[in-house]
Amino acid sequence: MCLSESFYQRENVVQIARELLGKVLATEIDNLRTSGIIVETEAYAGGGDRASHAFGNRRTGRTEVMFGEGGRAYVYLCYGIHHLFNIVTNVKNVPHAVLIRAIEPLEGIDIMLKRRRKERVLPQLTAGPGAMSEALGIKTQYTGLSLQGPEICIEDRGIKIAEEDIVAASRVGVAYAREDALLPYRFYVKDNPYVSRGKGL
DNA sequence: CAAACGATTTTCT
DNA sequence: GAAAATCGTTTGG
Repeated sequence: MCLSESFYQRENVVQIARELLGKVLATEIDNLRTSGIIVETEAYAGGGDRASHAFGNRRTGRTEVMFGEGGRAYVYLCYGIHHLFNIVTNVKNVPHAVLIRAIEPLEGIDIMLKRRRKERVLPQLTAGPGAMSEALGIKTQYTGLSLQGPEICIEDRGIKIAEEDIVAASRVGVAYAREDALLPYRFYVKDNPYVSRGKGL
């Protein structure tokens, strides 16, 4: 069962990012099922956040989906190569989002290896937002899609991350965001090998 | 219409 | 550790 829209449409995007650790992100794309446990997230707090594409509540064709209701996907192309997957949160006209940066592979590992053109299961299979999206088959064409499935769905399978194993740090790759680059909006599971290597580690 | 720029990953030295 | 790969989005002329 996918997490309900009420989970996403809450006010505190940083809290949501934290709660997403331990949830299972599952996709069913090209009739292939793959999934993994979310181990790393980042919150992007909308109009007041210099690191967000929606800073200053600037609406463009690309960011429009973030101004819609929470519970949908925001997928965009980064560096011309990587498809980065975000979850839109909060209500209409509040452009909050959570970037999913890494998962620990669960189901469909053979499919993920094939999509990533890898032979063996190493952390780099799904560590990092671009790598994770490629493994799950998420592409920019899925932007705006509902997270109620079947293509993309986030489930609570009862996996609990202990409070002391949750680390808060500064976000990766947002040095241009000036003072907002230092905010502790990145969350990851301590000592998990699938957490990406970022500057803030 | 032209140009710069990334919420990154991989490869090579 | 440094640098290339690569292209849609955004901004400026």
